[in-house]
Amino acid sequence: MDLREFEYKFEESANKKEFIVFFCKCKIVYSGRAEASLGKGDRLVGVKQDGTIFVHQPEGGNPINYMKAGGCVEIIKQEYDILFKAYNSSTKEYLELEISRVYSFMSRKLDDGQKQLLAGTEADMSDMIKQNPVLISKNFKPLSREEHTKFGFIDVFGHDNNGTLVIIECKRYTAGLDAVQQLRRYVEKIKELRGVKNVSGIIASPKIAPNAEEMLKKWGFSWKLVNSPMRLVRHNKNQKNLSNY
Amino acid sequence: MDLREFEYKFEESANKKEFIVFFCKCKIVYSGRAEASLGKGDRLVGVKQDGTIFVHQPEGGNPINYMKAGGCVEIIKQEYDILFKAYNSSTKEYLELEISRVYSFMSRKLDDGQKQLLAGTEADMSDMIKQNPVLISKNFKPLSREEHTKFGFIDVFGHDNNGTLVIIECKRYTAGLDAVQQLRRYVEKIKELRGVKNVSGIIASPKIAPNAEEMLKKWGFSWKLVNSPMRLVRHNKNQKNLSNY
DNA sequence: TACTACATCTCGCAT
DNA sequence: ATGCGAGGTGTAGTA
Repeated sequence: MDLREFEYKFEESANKKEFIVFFCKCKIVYSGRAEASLGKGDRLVGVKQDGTIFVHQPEGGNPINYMKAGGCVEIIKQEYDILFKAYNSSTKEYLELEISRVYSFMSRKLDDGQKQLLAGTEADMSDMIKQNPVLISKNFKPLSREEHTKFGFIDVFGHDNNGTLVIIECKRYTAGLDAVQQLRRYVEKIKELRGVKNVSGIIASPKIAPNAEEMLKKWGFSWKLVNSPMRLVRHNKNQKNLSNY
Repeated sequence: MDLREFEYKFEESANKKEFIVFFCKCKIVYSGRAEASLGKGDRLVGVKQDGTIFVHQPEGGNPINYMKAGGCVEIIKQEYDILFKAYNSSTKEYLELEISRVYSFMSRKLDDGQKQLLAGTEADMSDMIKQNPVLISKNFKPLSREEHTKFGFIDVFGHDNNGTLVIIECKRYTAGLDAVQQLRRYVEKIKELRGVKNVSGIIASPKIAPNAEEMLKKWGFSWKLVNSPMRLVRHNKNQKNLSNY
């Protein structure tokens, strides 16, 4: 596509605040939270209706470059290329594309008021434990869930038969060292705030890393195998239908 | 665009392993690591040359749905819509788009062998400190950097005038509780492994959160203000040139 | 493959 | 605005 034609189309679509995407060959420089540069190659560039920008290489999951909404974009036709400049004054980020060729272009005003519904998160997991405390032990009595305190938030909080306070940290996947330290911090804080000596710390997760388990034991905590809820519901349900894959 | 025409174009482009993008109206269901659903709305759908899939809503930074490379895609023409099914058997993830309209479509084989060069990361910061230990103190003698050990990796490791071991944890931005706990873990491990009582722990970052600082002091560690390298190079350089923004 | 920690992480929530 | 933690986190590096 002729660069002048691209310039015209881009300006027109940008003025209408349409979602713009185009394939192009370009060189990229980013400066802001870090300094990045990328040599000449073919990419997909997108400019969303709110000003969000993303650049995708032909392979790989994440955009290689991006800018959050809130900046401004300017394109400048030069003799042999087009400069695409994006600048966000509040975050002091700068993205520049030196576009030498544009292969395809399309744009459209998209209308979408939907928000994604999500199930199977860590919040669902702590909810499940609160509803079914026997998943932890038959002596566990939950009191609260997702409790925000000034030093962090505790996934599930309760006590056992003897009145000993119990703090549970949930992880949807393998619990690592970070999870143990999180638990440790909460337990220490609760001990301090409530002036009690015995507080049980439990990690509830489908799995725990060996080093994490070692550290857990060292600190007198324990681990309970709990699978995260909703895993593979659709997969199992559609197993036979997808036999063609 | 007619759905039959879309079906044909998609199949053709997919067979040629081109990068495909299209605007459409669709409903989405995801099942795998969680369960997600999204009602009908306009979106941009992309299918990369390696099979990566992403779906963008007209606003917001991240794709609302995606699949990593490694799965397979199938499209099925139904009476009033098109089913777009993606399935990854290794991760047991499933993504389904019920496409009721396709507005625009484009595809192309993209050629890009470039990799991004990045500066200003945490690794660069620890490197800077190793090169300029005076950033920490005039008594600090660095020994190693980014040292991987079996219990974790230490950003900068060294000692002071008195031979006391020093462990430095770098953060490019505000250091939080997690950073303090990381440091704490390393210090404890080093004490244990080397059988020494005094090991200094230092956080090097441009900023530290109040709670984090409190915890730091409680554990006898300290904080040193160190700015991350390479920040705003382009911003400062182009400040005058970008006065038009 | 599993584990660890960084990321231009992003995002939401609570203070 | 800042702090804090989750994320369908992704990604790289190492054992």
